[in-house]
Amino acid sequence: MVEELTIGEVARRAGIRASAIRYYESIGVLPRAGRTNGRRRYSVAVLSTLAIVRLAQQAGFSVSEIKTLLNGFAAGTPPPERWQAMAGPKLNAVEALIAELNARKQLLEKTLQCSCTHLDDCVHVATRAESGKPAAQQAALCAQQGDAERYDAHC
Amino acid sequence: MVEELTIGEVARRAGIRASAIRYYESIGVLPRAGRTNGRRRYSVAVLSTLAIVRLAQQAGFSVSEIKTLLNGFAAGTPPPERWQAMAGPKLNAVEALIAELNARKQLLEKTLQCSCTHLDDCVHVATRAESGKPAAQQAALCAQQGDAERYDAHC
DNA sequence: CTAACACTTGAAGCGCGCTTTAAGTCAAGG
DNA sequence: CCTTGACTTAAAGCGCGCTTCAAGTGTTAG
Repeated sequence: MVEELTIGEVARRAGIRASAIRYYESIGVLPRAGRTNGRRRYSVAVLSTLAIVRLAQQAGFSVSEIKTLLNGFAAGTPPPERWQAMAGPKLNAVEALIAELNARKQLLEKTLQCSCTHLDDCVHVATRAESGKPAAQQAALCAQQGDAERYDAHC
Repeated sequence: MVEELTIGEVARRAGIRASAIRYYESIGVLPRAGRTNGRRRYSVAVLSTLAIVRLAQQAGFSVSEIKTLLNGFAAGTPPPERWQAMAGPKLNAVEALIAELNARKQLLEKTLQCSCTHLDDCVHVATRAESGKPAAQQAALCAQQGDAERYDAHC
């Protein structure tokens, strides 16, 4: 007799809530579980699937993408083929996000060097380091319309 | 007579929707605008404020944080003090996010090297490169319970 | 005067990834 | 038998940053 698990046991073993498991079933990430007297019954195999789900989440996939990864390919499609299809574009997206976060970081560092006297002067930094312009015109946090003295002193 | 703008003109000049301006007013990011016959009237100064809003958004601040930045300090608190208070913690958060994205990226790269025959075997990579363990046990995408031959060959 | 259009308000909607709630069923222990 | 607790379902709620809707008022051109 194969060992069967209740949803609560699966949840405890997988470290997630039972409600999440029901949610995964409802949206098709997990196949509909068999029931005994209305209660879901799982084999231990579901734990591997849930581990894949977690792995994919850590890799940045949405639940809908995870659904595709698990169930969106012709049955028997080998994992390498699935990962190639899914991870390539995701990798580009992650790299773009990292670039954006680095820009964000630089912007924050610039604000920490601000010495404007009015908030409205802090606008000049908003020109997001668009390359091609002379450095002197984009290094500053203070606006150009501020008086020259303040501009020269701080920016 | 000072030049006054309708909400539509402000929206066009600032490159945002009028609905966003109303939203900012409703949550206190912008002060309540004066009205003429019920219609909002703005001075050009609001454009600077909206530029600050956009700058802060690019820096990763939420609208509620932007509200604090603009209106949450004692009137007259100079910008440098405001930025110090707001940007420091945000910088830490951004750095943490970047670290997380780098982990995500590494995970994606690992999946691209997968040569498992069953998805359930791809779990081993989920051990998020926890340092301290022998490299051979965490380099693989394939699970340990897979047969030894496959493990040796691909992982 | 009338049509067309910008504006006003409050409230609801969206996408995401679940969680929570409500109302009920089933199982095990005493 | 009764209580306790884990389970079932469908539906609503949450947080974010607006957008969209509905129903009405104001403004302007012809």
